[in-house]
Amino acid sequence: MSKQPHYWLVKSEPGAFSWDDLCACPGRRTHWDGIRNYQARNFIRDDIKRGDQILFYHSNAKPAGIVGLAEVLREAYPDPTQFDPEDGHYDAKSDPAAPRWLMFDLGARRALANFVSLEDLKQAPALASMAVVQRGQRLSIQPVTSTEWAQVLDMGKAQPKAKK
DNA sequence: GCCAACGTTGGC
DNA sequence: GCCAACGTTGGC
Repeated sequence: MSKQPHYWLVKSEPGAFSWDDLCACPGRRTHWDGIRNYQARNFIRDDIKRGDQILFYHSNAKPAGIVGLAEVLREAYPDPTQFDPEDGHYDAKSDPAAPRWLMFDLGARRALANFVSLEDLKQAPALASMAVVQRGQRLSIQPVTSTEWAQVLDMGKAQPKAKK
């Protein structure tokens, strides 16, 4: 039971919600709603804690990659979009007395000085087992190890080749 | 726009 | 409870 923050990677399609969109939100924070995958839901419910650190990843982007760092500001609570028939994430089978889907709040910390593309991630031997570089990995919230976190931050520094 | 890989659904 | 069909994700 360490007090160390956990590390995560969240994917967002910039056409739907980009890093810039997050930074434009009041307080540079938002509700991370619309998650409709049980594995991701379980991470939200069980593991994502206030203060955890997040890599903000643009998927379906040219190029795809990590643009910035965010932080968990509020832990799991029910996602209201599941009860809204007008919403694209509506789930008729979810019981308001026992909501099936959860969300959390995150806030932008800072952009990476150097965008770290998916290609960069794949090139880094230290990241060979990172979830996001695995073929066919579609999970939109992924755990990141502290080693991977440190490596990505290093790659995201202003002079990526200056590593000694 | 293509399509491989994956998660979910539903018939049986 | 199996598994084929389907819809979605997301890199390319």
